[in-house]
Amino acid sequence: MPAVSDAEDTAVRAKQIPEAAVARLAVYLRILSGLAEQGTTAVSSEELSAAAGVNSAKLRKDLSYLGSYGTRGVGYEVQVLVSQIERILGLTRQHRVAVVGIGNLGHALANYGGFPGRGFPVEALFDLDADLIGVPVGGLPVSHMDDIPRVCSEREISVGIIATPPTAAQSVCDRLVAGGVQCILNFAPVVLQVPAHVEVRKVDLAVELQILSFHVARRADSAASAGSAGENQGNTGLPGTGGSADNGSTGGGRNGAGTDGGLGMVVR
Amino acid sequence: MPAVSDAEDTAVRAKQIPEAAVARLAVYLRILSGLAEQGTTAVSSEELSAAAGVNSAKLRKDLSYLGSYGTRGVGYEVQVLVSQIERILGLTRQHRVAVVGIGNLGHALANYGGFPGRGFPVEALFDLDADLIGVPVGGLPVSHMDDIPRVCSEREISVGIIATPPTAAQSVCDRLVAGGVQCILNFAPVVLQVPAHVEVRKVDLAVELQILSFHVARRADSAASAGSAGENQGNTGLPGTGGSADNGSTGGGRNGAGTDGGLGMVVR
DNA sequence: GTATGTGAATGGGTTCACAGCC
DNA sequence: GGCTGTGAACCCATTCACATAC
Repeated sequence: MPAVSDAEDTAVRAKQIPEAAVARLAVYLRILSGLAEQGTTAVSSEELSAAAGVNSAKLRKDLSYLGSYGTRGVGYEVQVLVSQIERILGLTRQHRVAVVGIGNLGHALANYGGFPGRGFPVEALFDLDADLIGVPVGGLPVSHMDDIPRVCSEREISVGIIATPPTAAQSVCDRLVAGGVQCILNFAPVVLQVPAHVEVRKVDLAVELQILSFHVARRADSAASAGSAGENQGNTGLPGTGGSADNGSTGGGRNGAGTDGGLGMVVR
Repeated sequence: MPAVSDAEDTAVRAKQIPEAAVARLAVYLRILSGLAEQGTTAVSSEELSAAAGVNSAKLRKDLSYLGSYGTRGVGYEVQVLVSQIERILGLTRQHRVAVVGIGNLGHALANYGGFPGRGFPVEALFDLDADLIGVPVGGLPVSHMDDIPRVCSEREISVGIIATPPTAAQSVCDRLVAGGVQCILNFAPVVLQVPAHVEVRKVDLAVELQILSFHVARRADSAASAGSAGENQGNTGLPGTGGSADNGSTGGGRNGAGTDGGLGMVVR
């Protein structure tokens, strides 16, 4: 194999890793961190996969995207995998976070006080509510939404978390983008429009609940119609892909009235 | 087509709907609800798909799993689709919800005060912290975790939301199952072990952030190594499958010290 | 003419099973 | 002997393109 620079190597590999595998690598990373903390220095694919709730073949394939860091007949060194996954996931650099919408959810996120460990420190909070501006939440004073572009660019925020009602989400998003934010985690039930260089992920509680509802209904229905019906075998461990979705909820928060975090739900 | 009972029909169709489509149906439902609210009575696949951020072929295929409820040359009736999606997702019955772990996140969920609209009323709250027991949060008094099985079965809870630190999650899960809960939404970064008849979905903030980090890193790397490099085109609208994952975080909440909702994060 | 519904083709991801290496 | 790494087979999901119905 020809020599390649570290950056090139990372780039080439990273481009080929399937989306689904990336999500799982993050899972493995957490388990590995736990193992490292309790002094374990080596694992087999069997052990790791069991802890992650996937089968061992999938785990090995996932790890192979990083390169060949295992030892055949032996297993993997925990520390090596941790480093390699961190490298691929881009966790070697800091990602400063801003939370917008200091309502129910936003408050929880802000209070969490900068995500523990190295990685994603919360460095800015925003809301519309005049009563909240300047008030420290989780040790950080809340700024006004109008200042999003300036503050984000000043503090070099790269990640924005949107926890506003759906109606405000797009405008907040635009301001985050104007402030130079590169990725957005969106809790509002809206499909955001962003330029190509910005990455968005959506988390939607309502959809999660509705998916659960579907599975229960499916079971109930098949039991009802078939009389006995075949039981589907135990869950695969990994609930797998979390859905993503959309709503059109009423705001009606309580905690931080003004720009409360949606957690949007609506049925009907 | 031969006549089939409604229950049978729902069961048969439901069994064949791909997992990915279910998640999107929930998205469509929210958009349709919004349209209905503002008085729109009809939509085309083109319009709906645009709003949902998917292409129209996919939308039509998704809707076809429900049956044929559109009119060729015309489009769909909003109200019809709403009813059909609600039927398939099992939203015609109530799903009473319990929230366990009244910390940062749990507080937010509880305070949300029963998810608005028909569907998922929050009917029970649990925590370990003696200072919280009996205290009303979002209008509902907090019960002790030891009472989970009794209270859940008394109140006919069918959905449990776990917002505890990772260490407590499995034991909470076991108690929810003992209380007859059928589905669990898990915010703790742990892979839960459950019997075959219980459905679990996981939401993991840490993993979401790490996936975002990966995409940014990938872009930065390819730009660095290639000099120019090809830009990947604009996001597809739907961020798609939310990942799910795992960590090994420290508890260290602040709000409801005892059994705070993890929002687990750990890097190293 | 227009927009739905759907078989057929394509592509991505998972599983299998075994070759390769300790 | 044991465990990793990976091509090949398989399966699910998306996309295409057109027949079908209004």
